Amino acid sequence: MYDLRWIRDNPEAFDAGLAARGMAPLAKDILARDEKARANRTQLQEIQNRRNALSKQIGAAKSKGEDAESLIAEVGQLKGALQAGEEVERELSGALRETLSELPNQPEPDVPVGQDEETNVEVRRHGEPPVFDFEPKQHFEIGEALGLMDFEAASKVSGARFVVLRGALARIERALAAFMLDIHTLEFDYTEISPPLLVREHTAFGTGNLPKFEEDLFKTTDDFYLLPTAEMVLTNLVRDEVLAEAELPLRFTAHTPCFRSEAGAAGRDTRGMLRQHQFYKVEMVSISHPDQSGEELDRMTNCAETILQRLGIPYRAMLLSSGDMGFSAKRTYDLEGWMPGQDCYREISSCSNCGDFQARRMGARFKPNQGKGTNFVHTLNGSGLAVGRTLIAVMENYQLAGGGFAIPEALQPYVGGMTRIA
RNA sequence: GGAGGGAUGGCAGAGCGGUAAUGCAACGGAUUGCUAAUCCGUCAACGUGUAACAGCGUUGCGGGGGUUCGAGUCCCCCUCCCUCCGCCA
Repeated sequence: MYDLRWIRDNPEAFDAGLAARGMAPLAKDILARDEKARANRTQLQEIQNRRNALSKQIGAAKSKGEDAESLIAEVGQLKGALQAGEEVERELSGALRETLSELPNQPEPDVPVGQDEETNVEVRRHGEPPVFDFEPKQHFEIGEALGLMDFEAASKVSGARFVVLRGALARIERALAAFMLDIHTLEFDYTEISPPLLVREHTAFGTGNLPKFEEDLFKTTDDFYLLPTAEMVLTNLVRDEVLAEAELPLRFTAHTPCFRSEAGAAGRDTRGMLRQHQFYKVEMVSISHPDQSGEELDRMTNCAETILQRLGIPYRAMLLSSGDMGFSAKRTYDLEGWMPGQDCYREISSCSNCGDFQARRMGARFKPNQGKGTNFVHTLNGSGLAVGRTLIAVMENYQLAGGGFAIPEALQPYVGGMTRIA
């Protein structure tokens, strides 16, 4: 959500940001409407001022037992103008707020400008893709052959884009989550949260998932939304709060299922468990001082990279271009894990700095040590990591000639010392 | 599901038709050998104004309507929270 005054002061920057998002300029239109709303507000306030003054006189006159009929008649004449002014105020500022709530965040100045993932920039690469003396398989081939990954069973109960994991594979999925949580909480100062999985509309609005992306969400019959990501609930932990500056940064992590209707993604990645209606994810959220959010994003990205490194999954870090970034982000790094079965890198984490964009929508502020008033915090979120996709990456990168796969050393303590699945 | 109670500034908490008490915290200043204490002010948003302050004004008592010259206060609708009962992992 934008600050109207910022747009007033920086109309060119505002339009440039929209252009980077592939949108037409809007500053002129918005500012014209803003000016109209303000003119009306000023006029309304003058009328209110007069009404208040007259009402005070009426009160004074009546308490002295004097006749106030002429004053009452005078103030009565203001009523029509007053109501009209209030009506216009509601209309104009409501419409303006609606327009602003559907505009994506401004990319940071050095974010590459482009329409889609083609213009993303690789900033790092870690690990060498493994070399196999056989044709590497995709995860679902491995999983199905082992009898531990069952798409048919899932479709019987829930239809397409679900999976049933059995036995050791189910355990490894659980172990991966525990492994990730331990690192974030024990080494990186994140506080583990076990949050609600159903949230209300205002929560989804706060992170920017509503009003524009309702079709991506599952909604219950009594108007709850299922979490599409724990970001939604972790970030909203500071909704309507005024934090002390000394409390910052706050860091939260949670392991939750994520539910996505992915209405627009029909036909993409239909095989396997890469893109499903439900998956587990360990999420990180930081609530940061505005001056520190850039650093915090690097730190968070490093937390996610650490997981990949410990698991020995080769990956590359991409700085997303303006057109590929999410609605609320001003800067995003995607981590793409190497998938030998697909012979390419696939997104396994996404870490974003949203600046004050979400904080404005949620009313999340802090009180600076010096000076008065409050400022909006910055919010960041990142996957650390998507558990389902991490499982896929482990299976494919550690696959063995006989059809099974090895278990990364770092993970073995979490699966009772198992070293391989055959 | 049933019955009650509630929502007021960063927090606590009055106010029951006539300018939003008071306390705590915070910030600025005064005072002070230092700390503490004390005193004064500030302490929400918006509009207007300013180079920036100041100043002036409006709104703000969960949200939206209404009554009234005037609404935190009266009426109607909605949302959320709490307590008790019932059911339940």
